[in-house]
Parts: sequence; C-alpha cells; structure tokens
Amino acid sequence: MTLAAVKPIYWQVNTQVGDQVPDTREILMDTAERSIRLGGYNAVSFRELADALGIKSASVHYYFRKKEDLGVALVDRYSQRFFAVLEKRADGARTAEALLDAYCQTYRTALTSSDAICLCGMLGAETSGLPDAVSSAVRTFFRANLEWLVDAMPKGLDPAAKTARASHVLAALQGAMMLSHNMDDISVFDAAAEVVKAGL
Amino acid sequence: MTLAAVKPIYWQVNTQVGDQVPDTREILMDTAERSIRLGGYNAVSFRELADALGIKSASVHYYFRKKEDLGVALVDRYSQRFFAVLEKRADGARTAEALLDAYCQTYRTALTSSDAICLCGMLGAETSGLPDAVSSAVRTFFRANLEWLVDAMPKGLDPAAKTARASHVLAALQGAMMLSHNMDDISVFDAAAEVVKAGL
DNA sequence: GTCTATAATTTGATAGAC
DNA sequence: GTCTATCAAATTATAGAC
Repeated sequence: MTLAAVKPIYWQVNTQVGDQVPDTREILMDTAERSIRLGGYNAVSFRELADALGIKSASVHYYFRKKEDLGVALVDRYSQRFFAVLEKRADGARTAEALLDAYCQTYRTALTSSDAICLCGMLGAETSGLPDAVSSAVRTFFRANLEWLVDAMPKGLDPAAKTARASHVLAALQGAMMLSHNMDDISVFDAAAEVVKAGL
Repeated sequence: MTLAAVKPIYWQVNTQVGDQVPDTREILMDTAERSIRLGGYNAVSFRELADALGIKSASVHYYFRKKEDLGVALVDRYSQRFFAVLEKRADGARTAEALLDAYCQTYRTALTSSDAICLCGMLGAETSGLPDAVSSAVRTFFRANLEWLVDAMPKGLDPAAKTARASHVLAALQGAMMLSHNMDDISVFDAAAEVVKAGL
C-alpha cells in the first residue's frame, strides 16, 4: 500500500459506508470547527487543515483567503444550524417551560454529539484576541440567543425580568458546557440545566 | 533620552508612584495572566513577555523552563488568591445567602478589576488543547470551587441537591463572565448573578 | 540574572504553473 | 482546484558567555 492510498484523517474518523461526499469547503469547515471547539481559534492552522484532507495549505487559501474569513464563515454556519435545530425542536412548544426545555436540549446535543463545547462559547471567551470580524459575528450569535430567550419567557413577566432571566439562561448553559467538558462529566451539564429549568 | 530610558510597558500601565517593586518573576506572571485572560493560552509568547519587561526571551526561560511551567504556576497562584479573597469576604457570613453573595462578589470583582474573564474560565474552555499539567490544575480549581459551594449550601438540602446547585452556580458565573465580557456589558453578569442568588 | 546566538519548527500568506 | 515554491515572521527552546 502506498502512502497515497491512506485516506486523509477526516475520512477515517467522520465517515461511514454510504455517506454522501461533502465538498472540500464543507470538510474544511467541519475539521476547523472541531479543532476550534476543542482548543480555540489558534488551535487551527491552514497546514493541519490541509493535512487532514490530504491537500496542501495553499489550496486551503483558495477557499478562505485569510484565516479571518474562515472564522467568520464558521460562526455564520454554526449560527444558522443552531437556530434551525432550535426552531425544529421548539416547533410544537406552547408553554414557556417547553420552549426552555427545547433550548436546553439544543445545547445539550451540541455538547454530546461533538464532545466539544459550543463554537461561540470558545470564541466568546477568546474574543479579545480575535480579529474584529470574528468576535463581531460571535456577538451577533449571542444577541440572537438572548432575543430568542426573551421571546420564550412567560408572558406575565415584565421586560426587565425577561432580559435578566434570558441572560442567566444563556450564561448558565454556556458555563455548563465548559465546566462539563472540562470535568468530563455530563451530569454537571444536566444538573445546571435542571436548576435553570426549575427556576422558571 | 536613550531607548534604554524608556520604561517597559508593564510599568507604564500598572504602576504608580510609591508602588513596591515586584520581582521579575511576579511581573512576568502578571503580564502573562492578563494576556491569557484576554486572548487565551496561545496569546502569550515568551518574546512578548520579555518585551513587556524590557528583557530578552531567554531570560524568561530562566524563570519558567517551559511554557507549561508558566501555565501551571499561573493557575496555582490564581487559585490561591481566589480562595484567599473568597475566605476573607465570606468571613462573617452566617447564612447560605450571605455565603453565596460573597461567592458571587468574588467573581464579579475578578471580572471588573481586570476587565477580563477568569483565568480558569479561559483555560477551562481551551482545556483539550493544553498541556496535561495545565488542564489538570484547572480541573483542581473547579473541583475546589464545587466543594466550597456544596459546603455553603443550606443545611436542609440533601447531598444530591447540593451538588446540583453547586454545579449550577459555578457554571452560571463562569458563563456570565464570558458573556458579559464578550458583550461588554456588566449588567449581563449582574442579571445572571441575581437570578443565581434568587434561586437559592 | 541577563545576555547573545542560534536551532528547529510552525504559521499565515502569496505568486504563478498546470 | 490543486500544486510547487517560497517568504517573512513568530514561536519554543537550548547552549554557553558575562
């Protein structure tokens, strides 16, 4: 077997027989997102991305001229997917309790399905060291989260209380992802989520 | 004025007339801690540290042989200081409410006095990309936090409820620091902290 | 304690051929 | 789209002089 016959790492880890072939740009983004969610923005390099796909770093620059462009594209895609999943999960929900449960479940799945924290949780922490365009996209994600949560709050609450509780829910779940992943204990996330839901 | 007469950045920013002179090792740690808390572990380099003090990077290696050693020393010092401040603040506290308020206040001060998130919040997020010794030290910090919180819970609660609420408090405050700093809005932290305290 | 000097590696990025 | 070739800069780290 020649070296060329060895499949790039992405395929060894993330695919199975019958999988559709994602295009190169998509695979690059999958690989980069995973690295960032595990180790942060600086944990991804064009060279390592290229190696994972079996191409050269110059080819990665064809898809994303600068690293900053990759970062923004990742946050945008992540945000779209997150809210798509959230809306689907919250579709039948009629009560504030059900909406909040759907919200918590969406974050839980983000954590467990990737065994990594939220992309924006990581980039949000690193925000001061990131290109402006990236940290700006992250802030947009958080603002959208807060707006969704405010709308999901019980109708009786006054606006100030809604805002305060929305901040609490988002903060608690983001922190719970970090803590749970750091301590390698999903019960940490579940415990925090339970208290969040009980506080409604 | 010669170039040598220009004081290194640390002194321009962090000192005032009458300040005691911290030793080089301490200043290096102050500078490194600030960089990490703003941009993450990879945001600090031996060269930039050296520049900030007006020395050479080889001299930084005299104090910390490897970057990993610096990381561990930072977490240990941070942890000691955190609990020293916490114990002082919680000194007169007799009720669970007072203890929790002291705990929240300690985190709030960590955020506002540095305009940066918790050192361990940052390193906790990046944990998968860090040297084992560093992420291990961070985990120790979190475990100590949870133990302190469990002990601070109302006596009536059963052990499982104490553990769950402790996880929630730590997660919520860590997330609140991240979110508040990212959105540059201290009211986000305060709102989350209020809900945390009200939930007791 | 601090320096010079240096090594080995990695990184982000570009020009231009195919 | 992917490549070769290349660059300038930065990074971690060490050896040894003063």
